[in-house]
Amino acid sequence: MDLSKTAYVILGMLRMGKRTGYEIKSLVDVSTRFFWAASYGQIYPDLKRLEKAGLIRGEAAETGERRRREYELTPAGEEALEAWLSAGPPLHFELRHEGLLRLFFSGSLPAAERLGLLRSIRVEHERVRDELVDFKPGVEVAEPDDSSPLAVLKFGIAYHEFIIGWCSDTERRLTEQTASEKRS
Amino acid sequence: MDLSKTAYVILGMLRMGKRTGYEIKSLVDVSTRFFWAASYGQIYPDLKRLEKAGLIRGEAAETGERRRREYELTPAGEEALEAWLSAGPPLHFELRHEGLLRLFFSGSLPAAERLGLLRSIRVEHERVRDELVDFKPGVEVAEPDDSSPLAVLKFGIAYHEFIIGWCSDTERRLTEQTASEKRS
DNA sequence: GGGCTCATGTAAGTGGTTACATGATTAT
DNA sequence: ATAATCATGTAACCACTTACATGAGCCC
Repeated sequence: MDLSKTAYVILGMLRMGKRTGYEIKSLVDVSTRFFWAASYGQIYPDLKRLEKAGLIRGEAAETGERRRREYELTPAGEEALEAWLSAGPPLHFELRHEGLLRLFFSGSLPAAERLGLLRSIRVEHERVRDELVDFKPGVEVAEPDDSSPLAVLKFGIAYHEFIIGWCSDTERRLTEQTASEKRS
Repeated sequence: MDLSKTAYVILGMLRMGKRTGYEIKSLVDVSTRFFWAASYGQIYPDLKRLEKAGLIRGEAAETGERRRREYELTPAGEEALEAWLSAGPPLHFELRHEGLLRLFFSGSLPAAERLGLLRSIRVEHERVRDELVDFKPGVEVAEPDDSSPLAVLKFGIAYHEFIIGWCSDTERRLTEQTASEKRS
């Protein structure tokens, strides 16, 4: 009964209260997504597996509005979540960054194109940062003081800002370098 | 004939000269690995696919030492590589960070445990940073001035240093907070 | 002789995405 | 009326990892 990390995301979200698969996905999209994404195709089957394993319990929501199935943690599920949180290393870490990959191999590219690449990497991280900044008010309301979710959100913003800064610096250096080469 | 990103890693590595699958893997492990990893189980089948697609050409190495198959780029392969490098967005970006995930859900954990988690995240990033620092001399010799691979390596070091710094700050703040709570 | 590195590969499995199908309810 | 949102699900596919099998040549 070893679970995927995404299953723990589900358990974690359910600890905040009863949720449907749809709600879990919506929550993930405004919180863990930038360091742990999840799709419906992952969440719905995982919910069934977790239920079969006895870690969550689902029931058709009584309200006769729409067909929906709400899940909640069982004691076993709470335990499993706690055990995972307290477990030691290893901690799965993986980065896949096509921009850096291209940059790595960009030696053959003319400076203008490398500059364009750097710029589009920056723009993409700016987009994500802006998204995270938009989430901030919501998290600040939901979680009063400097809670873990807020701390992680702040990290996310700083993280993307760091990359943006590096891009800017590198763009500037490249521009200057190209200019001085042109002069000579 | 759309290729996986890892296939482009192979093409990129082959532009530097003839290489065996084994050599490509070794190169990846000391260069792109921290932002784009690749395993034998990915590389060998990809080499066959790329050859079938006419983007690379392989031949049994003449030297009668060991059984080995060296690959080189074909003109079509060079073109494909160049086209990928020059293509615009989107740029695949994905981060999977179990440490942040746990931290996000760590509200139920006692401060001491959250501190331990933070610490193990930091230690892990320190490990990776140290690895990258070890690669630096090799890259500096292979690539004279501030080349793309060196720039990306420097980014990698700064990247992990950034995360390490954030962990340290957060650990410190958490420690102080806990101490002041104990006093009151 | 034994262990290390070089070297090639594959089978099974994992963890995930994408795209689609379906349909009810709500807001405009 | 119609578009958006809520809601559940699955099939096909994808990229990738892990673990294993195999063997040659090299260094002590």
